[in-house]
Amino acid sequence: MRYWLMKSEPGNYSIDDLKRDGKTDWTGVRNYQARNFMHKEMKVGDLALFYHSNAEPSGVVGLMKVSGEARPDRFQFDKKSDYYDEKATREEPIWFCTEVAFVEKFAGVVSLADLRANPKLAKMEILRKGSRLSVTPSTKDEIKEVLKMAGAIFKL
DNA sequence: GCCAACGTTGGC
DNA sequence: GCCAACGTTGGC
Repeated sequence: MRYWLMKSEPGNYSIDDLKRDGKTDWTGVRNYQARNFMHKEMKVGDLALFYHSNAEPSGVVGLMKVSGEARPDRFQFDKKSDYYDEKATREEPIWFCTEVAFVEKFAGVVSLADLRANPKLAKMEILRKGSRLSVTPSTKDEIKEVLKMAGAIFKL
């Protein structure tokens, strides 16, 4: 079992959207490293923090669970989509998404400043200077700590 | 394979 | 809106 942090701009897709939908395909990842995490390393049952980027404030807002293995991201074939990729074919897709399911929305945002202020999270990938990856691996201890900070109901 | 130019992310 | 810190592209 592995642990992750996944970013989304709430204007694009928020924790409330996931709560409403119950589950969703995590589409739109167009970075090879992030893709490889989803395609090769993420497994059904893994846990992931939901992070709002470009938000007020930016930070961790909830928890989700990987509910479906990586499959081709349908938007790479959709000419009308911002995520269209002319080099991708049905036979040889380039971009993949996993399916994630809603677990919990936290009572409040654990902001980036909160994360930075916690020495136990000093090694978290998201806190690295210049870190921009939208899907990053985390650790059980880090997730546990964030859940604690959030006053989460879910117990690890 | 190098690297300059350009594009993107995302905090502030 | 600014800009640091990347990632990608393409000429050579």
